[in-house]
Amino acid sequence: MTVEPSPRSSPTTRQRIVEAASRAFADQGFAGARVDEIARSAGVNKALLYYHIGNKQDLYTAVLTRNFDHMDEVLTAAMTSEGSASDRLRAMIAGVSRGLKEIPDHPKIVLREFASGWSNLQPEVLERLVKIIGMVRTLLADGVHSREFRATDPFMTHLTLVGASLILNAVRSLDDRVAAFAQETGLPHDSDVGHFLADLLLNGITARRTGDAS
Amino acid sequence: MTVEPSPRSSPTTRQRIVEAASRAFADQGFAGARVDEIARSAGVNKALLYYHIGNKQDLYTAVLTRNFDHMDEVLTAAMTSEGSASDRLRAMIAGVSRGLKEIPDHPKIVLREFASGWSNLQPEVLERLVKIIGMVRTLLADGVHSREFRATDPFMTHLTLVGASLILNAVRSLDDRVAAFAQETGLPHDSDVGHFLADLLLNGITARRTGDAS
DNA sequence: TGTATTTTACTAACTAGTTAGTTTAAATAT
DNA sequence: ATATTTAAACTAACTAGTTAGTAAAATACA
Repeated sequence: MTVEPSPRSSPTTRQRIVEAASRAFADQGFAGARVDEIARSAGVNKALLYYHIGNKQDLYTAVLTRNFDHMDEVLTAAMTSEGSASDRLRAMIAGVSRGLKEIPDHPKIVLREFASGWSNLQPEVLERLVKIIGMVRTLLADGVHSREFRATDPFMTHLTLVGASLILNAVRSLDDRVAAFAQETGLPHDSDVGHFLADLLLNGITARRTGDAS
Repeated sequence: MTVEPSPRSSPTTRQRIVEAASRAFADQGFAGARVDEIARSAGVNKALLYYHIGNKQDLYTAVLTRNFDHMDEVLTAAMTSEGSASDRLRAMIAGVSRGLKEIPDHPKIVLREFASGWSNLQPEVLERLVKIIGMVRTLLADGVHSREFRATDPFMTHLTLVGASLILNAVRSLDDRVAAFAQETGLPHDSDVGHFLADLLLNGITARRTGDAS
């Protein structure tokens, strides 16, 4: 009767729910997202959502962990690639851009998290955040050590990169709307966001002048 | 809904309401903010809030226009100051940092707006946005014309500056919390955010190498 | 083997609480 | 007198979470 055989608690159902939730949380925020609507757009009964996941907060955590895991994969790949620190930073920025393009909900959700001060940070999410922050810090330190980068504040540098990436990639999904009030401007599309940012940031971070950015 | 809001009335009351609303919208978002709570924390009766302003959406628009007006003042001052394009850009970044420090709600609200795609953009707000975008674009064009800046995409450059400023200044109000999981890092404080960003961005944008950041 | 029982996946309907916005009736300034 | 302000009750719609039950698959067990 059922087309798909469900081995251990059909994974597709849970996945569909989390995916629908991701979209809803990105577009409406935690408070604005409606559980009924998430269930509806996932094509499942609301009670089933509670059966599989728990409450709204758990659903939100599930979305965040899924999305951060995806970013982690991309970043780890860039981090462990061959090349100089500059090369790897370039790969990382390109990876972020590609990763955010694959989960267009992620930048929006993270922007909202920055707005609300990460006030409901579950351990699962915190763990992933710490790992990512550590990777970026290590990469920056590598670059400073090899004299490729200036010794900028690593956390602020990271935040600058994050902020720019998030905004540029969040805006990317607004193409038409933004075009209305920024007419002739070529909008950030596909990979040129990564290109642009890597170029700007690397230029800003590269050791060349004695100007200090404490 | 039938009678237009009274023209002058007592300014302090309206101000107190808008201020309380700004804090609420920043911390909870539009959907999460509670009108009862806004009225309570403004020290006025809820009916008075509706008497003075209108509905929740009108209240939100009032907050945005007030905050953007403040940023506009700061930016205009920097824009019309004496000096090279680099000097003025530096003044602008410092101004943004100072302005956002004076209205700590603003970066949070704007971050949320980027997340929701500015989907409820009232004309009053749009008008102010367009003016600010125009100013930054003009300044960047000036710098390119005087050979101080490379010819980067003005909109993406603006978004990078905005994104970095918003995140860095939004995080500033989280000092304690962030310090917990980013221990030894000196957190962005006061004016060093402006300093840091100006240095990084100016280094990134300054004409020096033939690398193109289209 | 075939039958009983537990587990998993799922549903329609409901509940208890919340929230934006209104109304009424009165008090206080100006 | 007119504009401003309060208090409190009210409602209509909405919303997170629950309940009680069904159908089928997995497992036990005879």
